[in-house]
Amino acid sequence: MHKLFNKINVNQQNKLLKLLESSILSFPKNTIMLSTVKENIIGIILEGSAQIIRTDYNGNRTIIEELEEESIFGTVISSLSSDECEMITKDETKVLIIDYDRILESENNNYSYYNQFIKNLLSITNNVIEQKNERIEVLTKKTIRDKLLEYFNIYRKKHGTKNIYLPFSLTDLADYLAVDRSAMSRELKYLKEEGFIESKGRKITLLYR
Amino acid sequence: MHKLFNKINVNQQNKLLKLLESSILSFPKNTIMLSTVKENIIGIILEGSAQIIRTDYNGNRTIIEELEEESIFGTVISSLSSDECEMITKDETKVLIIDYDRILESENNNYSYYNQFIKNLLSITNNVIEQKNERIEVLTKKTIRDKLLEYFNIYRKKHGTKNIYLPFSLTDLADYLAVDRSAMSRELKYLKEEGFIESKGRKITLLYR
DNA sequence: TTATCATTGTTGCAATTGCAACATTTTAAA
DNA sequence: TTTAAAATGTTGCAATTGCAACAATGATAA
Repeated sequence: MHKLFNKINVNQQNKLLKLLESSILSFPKNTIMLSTVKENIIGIILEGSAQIIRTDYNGNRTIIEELEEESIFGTVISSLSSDECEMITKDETKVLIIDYDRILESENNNYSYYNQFIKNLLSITNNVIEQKNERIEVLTKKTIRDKLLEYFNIYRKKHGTKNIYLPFSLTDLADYLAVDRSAMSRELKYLKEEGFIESKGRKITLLYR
Repeated sequence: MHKLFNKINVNQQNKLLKLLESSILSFPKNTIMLSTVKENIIGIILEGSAQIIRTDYNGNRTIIEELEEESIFGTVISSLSSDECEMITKDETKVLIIDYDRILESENNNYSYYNQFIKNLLSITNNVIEQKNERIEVLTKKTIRDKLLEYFNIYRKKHGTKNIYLPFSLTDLADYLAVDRSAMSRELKYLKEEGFIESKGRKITLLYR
């Protein structure tokens, strides 16, 4: 059961979803959902995974969000760029869509499951902020090397291991760090040569500290 | 009245603050509050302003958060970096401090003002995410020029004017963009020479589109 | 299996940036 | 008001990075 429905039983869940006029949609792999990103909604990945990708006028691709199972996304949570954004499913993906405007309507205040839902949403939202902070943390480092090392350190702190298995491709990592892929590749090579890491493809082992 | 107490009357507010064991503290200008950033709290700037600043092992200063009146901050919302973080008041500042662990305790579910408070907090939290997204938007641009232009565009979209008055110093802007100050200064000069902007100090006028 | 496409790895070179050092201007404090 | 401190502006130079072009490897579908 999804964190969003923590302490809300199935019966209440159904009432809640009706109350919020929400719907569950399924998409096949590699579906592009442009409209979904633009409407004023909150979405939750119930099953599968997806990415939100921005392409600016220079054609630079940037991954705005990496959405796994349980991830939350939507207008309020994603970026409101002037550039083109699109959401692409990476697997067959089941998504819960909730109209954001309905969520804060105060007519619902009397339903205990509604109040619990808001609390759950707050909790999840705080996790989103933590993720954003991590990315900002990484992006504010000035050199590619420092960006990589900060990314590694955060990973290690979270997973408690020096053996990193990237959750996405190196190409995507370069996008996440907002650096040129080949320049990043070169920096990884230097880090290897200087004995800081071992790496092959998505597998990276930290040899320091 | 602060957005956080939207639809909560003064009488209820007092009950609420007691319920959450929260306190209102006042700090003089230029006070450094190290502990505040580290404890598991949510703070709201009721009056005044402050900055959360990170200094990494190279001595690079980065502004993590620019806190104005009504801004929210705290462990969950700010970054959990390995580097040193400190919060510095820019004016005489009044801060509401709430123990975060208390906020989601479910014993309080029966109080309507408590539920309203959670809703208000959710709403504010979403604004925080929007700000984070804006910064990420800017930081993912690859050149200083593109970072500046993206920053200007966001400002224009928000304020609806081509006349920009920076909310902080140019030095701080460089930190916000995570670029070298003098390099940014040079880029601003080029933008002026090429007729894209006029600028003097914190005043910048967009001449394009 | 084979063909096709995506990802990864490599490198020279030009463009951008950070750094350092300093002059000038603005702001804040005594 | 005077003085000190902070912010802004400028520039040469070296380091870092992006870009382009290509080879090698790995994954996916016919």
